[in-house]
Amino acid sequence: MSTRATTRPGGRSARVQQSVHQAVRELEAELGRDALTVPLIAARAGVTPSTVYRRWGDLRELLSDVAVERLRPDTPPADHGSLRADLEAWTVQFAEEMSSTAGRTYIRDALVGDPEQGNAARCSDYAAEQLKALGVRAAGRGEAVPDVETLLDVVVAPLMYRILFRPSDLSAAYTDHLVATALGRTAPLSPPKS
Amino acid sequence: MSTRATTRPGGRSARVQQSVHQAVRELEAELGRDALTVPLIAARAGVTPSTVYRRWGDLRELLSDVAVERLRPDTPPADHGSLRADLEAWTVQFAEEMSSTAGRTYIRDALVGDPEQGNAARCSDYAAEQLKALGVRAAGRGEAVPDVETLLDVVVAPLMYRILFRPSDLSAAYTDHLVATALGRTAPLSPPKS
DNA sequence: CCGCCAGACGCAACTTCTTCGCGTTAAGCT
DNA sequence: AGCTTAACGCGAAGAAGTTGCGTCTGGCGG
Repeated sequence: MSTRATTRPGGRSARVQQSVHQAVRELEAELGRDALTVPLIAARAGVTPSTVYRRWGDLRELLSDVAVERLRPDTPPADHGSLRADLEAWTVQFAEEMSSTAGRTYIRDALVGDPEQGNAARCSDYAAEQLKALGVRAAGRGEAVPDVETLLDVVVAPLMYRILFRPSDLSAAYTDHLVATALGRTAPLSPPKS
Repeated sequence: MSTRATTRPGGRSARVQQSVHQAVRELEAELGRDALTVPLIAARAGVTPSTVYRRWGDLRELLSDVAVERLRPDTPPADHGSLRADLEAWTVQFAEEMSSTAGRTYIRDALVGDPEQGNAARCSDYAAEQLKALGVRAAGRGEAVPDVETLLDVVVAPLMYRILFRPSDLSAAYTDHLVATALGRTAPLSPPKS
């Protein structure tokens, strides 16, 4: 967990955390996220509400923790033989996952639930790790690889900005444009809108 | 307001909205944002809590509306004689305001309070308007101006991404780097962290 | 200018959530 | 195995959120 220092990671505490997280996922699937309440989750998890309040503080922090887990990539990025192909595929998948209704909700939950922003930083670390893996693989092929910081600035940040602040358009042409820019503007496509 | 269609913009409704917004600002300054509750705000505004709930739905949406108002730029960007100087000054000010504790709180409130994301879009529109004004002025001087979309991608998005997801570093060197990149990489400064 | 209509508000009762103190359980450690 | 203490369960008290109904007022047509 992130919002509190877990001093006792084993035994009952771990079981409680797991059952509560599972209860959140189940109830979210059954009733929708807006219907979630702490007493409801606690009942499903077989726990008293006060336990949830004491461990997580409030519903937002709990949802933030669960959201970060769901945003964690489960597999390393696919290998398509070249940095460009790998980065394009990763960007498309990233954009699709994050711009979906569920993805946007998870991002916003992760962002807002943690006062210390540790969960938000974790989201960024996930993307950085994936990009790092792409870079290492490309370097192994002898390709020149852009800095991870640069990729975050040029690819991830614009995508996230649009997802969070401009719910309108995330076309494939736009993601292609971002990747092309990141790889040294080999494709001179101008920004899509104007 | 954004979250509901205001069918009666005049008279009592307008007074209620104004007094509620003012109560939020006052109580936030006096007690801190975490101490705000709907009954408290309603009492200060001279209104019953049910009125607030009916008009705004819940505390988050109300805070979202207030946050957007506070994020609205009150003055057009200052004129420093050249696009580069204007953009640098604007970016520095933008970064300072948005990365402050209060600024981050307003951004997150604006982001999360409105299910339709209309308030988030408004934030982006504010930045776009400012950048547009810069561009128009530069064009009047005969300067070549980058597209507003490009500026959002290259300057605003990376700043916002760092503010939201990476609470660590927002150095002056970094903002300079972003502006230089936007204006055709006249300054070959590499990203700060690498 | 007057009266009608409808949206918005106040009030109050009700439900649900949230907090807190206290006793109990069980992990971790020696 | 015994001790210490963080973590949990329970229950009560307080606060927040919800809803129905009557009243008020701004907007609109006559």
